[in-house]
Amino acid sequence: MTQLGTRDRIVAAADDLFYRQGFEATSFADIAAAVKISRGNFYYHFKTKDEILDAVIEKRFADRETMLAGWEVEGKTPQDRIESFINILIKNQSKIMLYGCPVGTLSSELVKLDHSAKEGANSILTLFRTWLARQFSAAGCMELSDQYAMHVLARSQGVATLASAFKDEGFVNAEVQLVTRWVQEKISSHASE
Amino acid sequence: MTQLGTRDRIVAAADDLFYRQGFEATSFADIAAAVKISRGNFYYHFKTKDEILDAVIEKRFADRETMLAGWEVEGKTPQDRIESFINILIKNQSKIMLYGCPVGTLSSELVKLDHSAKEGANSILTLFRTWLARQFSAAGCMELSDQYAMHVLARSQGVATLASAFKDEGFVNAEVQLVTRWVQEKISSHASE
DNA sequence: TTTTTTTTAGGACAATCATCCTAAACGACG
DNA sequence: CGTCGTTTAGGATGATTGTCCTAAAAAAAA
Repeated sequence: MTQLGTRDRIVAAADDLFYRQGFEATSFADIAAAVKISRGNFYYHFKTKDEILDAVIEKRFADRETMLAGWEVEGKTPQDRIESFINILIKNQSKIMLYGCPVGTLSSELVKLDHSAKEGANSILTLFRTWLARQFSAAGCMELSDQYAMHVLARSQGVATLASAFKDEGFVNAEVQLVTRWVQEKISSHASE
Repeated sequence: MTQLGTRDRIVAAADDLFYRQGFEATSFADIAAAVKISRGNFYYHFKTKDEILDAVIEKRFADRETMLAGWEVEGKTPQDRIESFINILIKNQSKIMLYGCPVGTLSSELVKLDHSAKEGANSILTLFRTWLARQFSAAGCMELSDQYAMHVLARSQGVATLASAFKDEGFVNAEVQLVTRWVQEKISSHASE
């Protein structure tokens, strides 16, 4: 049971708050209060708000990387792995219905703020994109792999957006099933060629 | 050539700034500067920032209503009308690649801020949803109409989100074509029953 | 122990925010 | 012309923001 360092606790709290409230709407004081440390201590670890954002993005990137790597181990077929990805929408359903997709909403926000960290946020989407494309590629989808990856990513983002707006559980379940079936069709059609 | 009133000019400027920068990131001063009036004059027309937001949402709602009504006139078949909807992604492509979908991003932001106006923002999405469902219904899709409407809406939102992140024109065009084809298939399959 | 480095606390700072106020300018109408 | 309601300008306010500083506490090294 290793005690988490102060820096890590700050990043974890910021990660959570940026997700639930957004980056712009979260203040130094908010994070400090969540971690229960003084603003001064805060400044010792992070000189600017942008530095925290960078750290949060790094953490999110690393978290997703290990998540994807895990599926690469447990998922036997590329199709299984892609389905694991789609099923995030089910696994995190309650949170997504409250705050949307952490990756997509942060990316949207930073694009609007024209923030220098927007490329970093987008890199997580790119991580998903290339990972999905690799799975489709392994499933024999050839030069269409990247297009399929973008398609799955887009539909996931769309479902997350409407889930947070309408908070309709049935809708999320139905769409997940549709995307899953779409993937099955594409992969099997490529296999039969 | 009627001179637009000050109030309308404020709402128009706020509409634009909320879209490009987001609601939270846009200040009274920003809007006042865009309209070239003093903050005092501003306060004469709107007592709080929330009042401007309400006005902007009302305007956006009305704008979309007339847009949909226009398609109802010029579009001969329900399918034509639904395609008009999907083609917003093409028509506003350059703006969407810069700032995403005005309706979806505002909704996402207000949900995170847990802002009292979030229901108003969502009502624009509901406007789209019911309009699309009505078209599917007219095309004979019966009890599946609402589900289809949500599907088209979700995919449009997803495309807009990824468009602003990746700024890939080809991706938008390809996805628009896919959604259009999906609509065609669904409608024709229902017509043949 | 003493010394040195790392970590923490909390106040001070200027800037910016939404909001509010007063008074001047304007326009319609007598 | 003068009067009155509408519209405008711009300063004042108090709260909050991100940032910075200094000094005390804690930990590590000597």
